[in-house]
Amino acid sequence: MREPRRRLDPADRRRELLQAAERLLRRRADGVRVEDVVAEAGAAKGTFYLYFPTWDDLLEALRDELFARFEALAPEPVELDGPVDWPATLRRIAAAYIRFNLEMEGLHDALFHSDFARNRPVPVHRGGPARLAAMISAGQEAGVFAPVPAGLTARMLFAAMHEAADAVREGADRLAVTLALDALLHRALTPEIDP
Amino acid sequence: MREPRRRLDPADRRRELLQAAERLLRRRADGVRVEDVVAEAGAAKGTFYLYFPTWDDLLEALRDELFARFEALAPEPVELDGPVDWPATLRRIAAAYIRFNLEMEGLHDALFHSDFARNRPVPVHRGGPARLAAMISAGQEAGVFAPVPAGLTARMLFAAMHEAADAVREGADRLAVTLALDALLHRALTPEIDP
Amino acid sequence: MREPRRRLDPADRRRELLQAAERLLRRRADGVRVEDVVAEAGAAKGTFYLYFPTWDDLLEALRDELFARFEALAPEPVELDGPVDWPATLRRIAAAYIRFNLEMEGLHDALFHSDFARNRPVPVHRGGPARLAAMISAGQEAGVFAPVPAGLTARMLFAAMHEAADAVREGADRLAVTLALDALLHRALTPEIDP
Amino acid sequence: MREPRRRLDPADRRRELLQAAERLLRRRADGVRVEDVVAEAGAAKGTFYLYFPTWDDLLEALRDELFARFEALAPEPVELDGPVDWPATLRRIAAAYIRFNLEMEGLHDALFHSDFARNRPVPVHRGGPARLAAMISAGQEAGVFAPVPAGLTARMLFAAMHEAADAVREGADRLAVTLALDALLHRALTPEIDP
DNA sequence: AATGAATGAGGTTTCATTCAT
DNA sequence: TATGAATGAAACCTCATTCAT
Repeated sequence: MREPRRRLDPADRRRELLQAAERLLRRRADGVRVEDVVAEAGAAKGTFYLYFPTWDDLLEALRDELFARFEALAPEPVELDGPVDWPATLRRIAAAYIRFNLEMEGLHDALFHSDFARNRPVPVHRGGPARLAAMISAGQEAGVFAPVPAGLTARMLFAAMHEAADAVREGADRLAVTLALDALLHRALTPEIDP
Repeated sequence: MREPRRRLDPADRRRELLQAAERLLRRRADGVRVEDVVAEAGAAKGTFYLYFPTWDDLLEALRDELFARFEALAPEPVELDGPVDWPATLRRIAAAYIRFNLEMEGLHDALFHSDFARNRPVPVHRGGPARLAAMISAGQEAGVFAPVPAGLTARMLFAAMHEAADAVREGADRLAVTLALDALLHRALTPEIDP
Repeated sequence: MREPRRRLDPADRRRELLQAAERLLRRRADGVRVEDVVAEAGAAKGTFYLYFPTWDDLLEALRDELFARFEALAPEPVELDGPVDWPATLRRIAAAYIRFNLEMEGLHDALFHSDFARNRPVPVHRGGPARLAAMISAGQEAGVFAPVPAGLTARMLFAAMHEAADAVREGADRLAVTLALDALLHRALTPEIDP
Repeated sequence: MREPRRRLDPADRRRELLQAAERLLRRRADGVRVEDVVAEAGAAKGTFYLYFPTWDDLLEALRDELFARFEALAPEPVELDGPVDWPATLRRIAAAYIRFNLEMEGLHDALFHSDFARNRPVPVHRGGPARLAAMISAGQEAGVFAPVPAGLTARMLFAAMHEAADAVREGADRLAVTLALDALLHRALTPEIDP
């Protein structure tokens, strides 16, 4: 009658829990409980804590995985034949970011607009700002971006991108938002202006 | 043993509760409970619910008050003698915003990086983005700002200002942040760039 | 703006409170609060307690009044010309009781099927059982009722009447219930049976 | 300092909670709280809600159990050798009912004269009236009871039994009450009366 | 006699986390 | 490694009653 205890490879079990949590959090950012996750994953409550010390650790693992997925999806450009077109790359990344952000559904709020987000800030080396800063620096070295402070500017522009995605999520026209964001990124970094 | 009952004018009692909550939330954004607030305010638990149906209603009242205070502190410019210098006004507001934001201490996180912030979004007509949009439009009419979309750009720039303040809060050098923000605002709006 | 304090003759004020409570309790037996009553009566909360030491005292006053009304509505028969027809009187009273009971609406549950009913039992001299006992005794003296113990029998028969009314309230056919009750009353008291 | 956690089979834990509640409610029908029950049962508050969604669900479980106990104590008669003596059976059940009722102590009020009793009426198929109706029908088929309406009469007679028990509880002489009840039951059902 | 702000005990319920098995 | 019963700290909210005015 009762399911026998399912012995799994730890890595598999962990993945099942993460996937279960992701499925549920996509549907609703709020009100997903440990109990729901283990039910969805076909595990027992205590098992959860063998893999994640706390609920927030699960969220952190989920966030890490999403960052990894985004990096795979929008990889750093490499100079294969000829130099990189940094402004175009930036536009491409911005569009990819918005798309990715929207595809997250409830996950987005759970991970980025929640008490969790406050209690576990994204480590500086991960996440969008760091990548953006690297791109800005690269573009500056290539002479296509103005000499603004790369770290701080990246951070502010990333916040702007995030906000742009939120605007679309709240119903703003996606094309208009993308254009406005592209304009902002262009203006923020173009060298054709007196400092 | 028992404190005598303090009968106050409702407006006073409400203010005392708000002030008590503000004091506690400044110290720690997290873990302040109704019980703590009434203890701090010298009131009984039931009294709280006479003035605020739920905890989030208290936070909302607090947020409203902060907006009002900021508006008093950084009022809209008026054309007294001669036209307004919109770019300078913008810089002034940005600096005021960062200062104000930092002075909020724990309140900032409790009101703007929390589940509350998600569940009770700032009404569009209140808050920074709306004011910023109005300023951008005014500057555009005066011909000193580029014809970027005012609403979306305001929203993104406000996010950038917010992020700038967070950066200072996390230890970034305040002057550097202010300069980077000013540069961003300038570049985002200056008409000296071809679209 | 504010209603001035309405000074009333104490008896009037008390009556207004009682009537307000009756109105509300008819609508819903449950969940009527002191606050609702004073609002309905146009009085202040504290005023309630000038007239009724506790909520249960209000209910008791209401119950007393209902008893009085029932007694006025179905008065004891008097021997005007010729002897009283006790069995017919009993049937009449039973029908009147059911009618009255149904007309009470929510009051019935509030007064007779509630914690109040348990905490404040009807004083023995008031209420149905006492009157029923008097009628049974009178009928016994007139030789038309069997020599059953009047007090206990009255108590049990009154419970039966009450239950009959509840049955109608719950949807049983009123005529059928009345007939069944009449039969029970008749059989319980008729002398045409060996003891 | 802290008691070690007692892990029980759910059925056992549930039984312990029910027994603890029964013990307390026997002593006093009023003012027993979830907290009292878990203290008496040596469990934590949250444990209560693992087994009973609300306080009333506990009372309902208790009531179910009491019905079951009464049914075990006063089982339906079966025709072993010769026909059942229905009038005698009825007297036996009535006496058993009164005894059982008295043994309940505070439980009786908590379960049958309370807001709970109103909010969770006894399901028609359980409880005394249904059994009584079945007995009356059986006796009618055997020709030993008069052709009164079985369902309604059962309901009224059960109310009378209940009232008889209450009378004893309030101090009436138990023998006198039993005799008066037996007389009522006899008269209500005997065929020796013309309809 | 009247007001209505204040009280605080009470009860409900939820869930992340622990731990005995 | 796995289980799932048990825990208990919160948080929520209600409302009869009190009492300063």
